[in-house]
Amino acid sequence: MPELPEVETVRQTLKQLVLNKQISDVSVFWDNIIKRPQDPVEFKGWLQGQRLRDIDRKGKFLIFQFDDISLVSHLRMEGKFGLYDSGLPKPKHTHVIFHFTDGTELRYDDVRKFGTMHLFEKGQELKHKPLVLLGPDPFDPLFTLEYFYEKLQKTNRHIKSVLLDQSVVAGLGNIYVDEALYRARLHPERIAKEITFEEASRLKEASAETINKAVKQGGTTIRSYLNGQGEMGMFQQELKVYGKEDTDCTDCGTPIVKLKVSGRGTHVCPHCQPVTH
DNA sequence: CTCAGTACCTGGTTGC
DNA sequence: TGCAACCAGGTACTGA
Repeated sequence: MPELPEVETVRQTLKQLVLNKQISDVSVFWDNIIKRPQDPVEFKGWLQGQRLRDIDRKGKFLIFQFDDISLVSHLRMEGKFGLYDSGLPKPKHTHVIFHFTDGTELRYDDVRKFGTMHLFEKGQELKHKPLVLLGPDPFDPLFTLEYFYEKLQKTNRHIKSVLLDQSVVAGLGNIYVDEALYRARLHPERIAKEITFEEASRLKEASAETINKAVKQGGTTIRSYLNGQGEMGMFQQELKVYGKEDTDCTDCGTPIVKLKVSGRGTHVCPHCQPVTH
């Protein structure tokens, strides 16, 4: 499911639904999702009795702020949170349930079981993996052109691979990287250190604008992803290249092409995004 | 150190 | 229709 705009939509929705609820118990059905503390029994012990005070986000991570504990959660490819009445039968792909004292429960569902959860003492989460490894969000004032250009100058990787690197800029995934590169008129296989200052500037602005617009639209819905309230994002209407292979570029009419870059399906307009500049 | 490839999982789609 | 191969919005780890 999730890149930054989808995670932000989940954050806002979930905040309306579960703020101030108190955990009575936690059930864990797939231990590998729990990364810290590693023992699920200990994990449960840390959370019992805690009341949810806020939900933050950094990059693609949700940060649930409880009284004394922070829960850092990554949804990876297919993780979803949803609020339900307790006592219903456990669906096949529910792997963690947070039971609240008011008779509701927050379920974590994840078909592929790739998601992760880390607990920290409150205020410690930014000092440890995984959050400490993250670069700034695309619209963060710390994401400056000077910072970005220097990162690009230092690597031989394809530009797409650098944009996907969460330690450079946090929150872009396969959809928004393809969309940002299209909007900046850059081919995903351009070598990062050969990107000019002017091109880096275009790409930085395109990344922030694409993400900002997607956040406003509630993210992108692909297949059947629904957010915590069952609402769908609308940004898919704005997609120019992602999933548009064999359709005509809206700017020049050339058919969009799908290729593989950095091991990921990648969508480009061969006319608007030439390999050489 | 950098970076491409692989592992982690399940299920839907494609193509023979 | 049957079934194997491939693909999926992500990232951690391995070893060249």
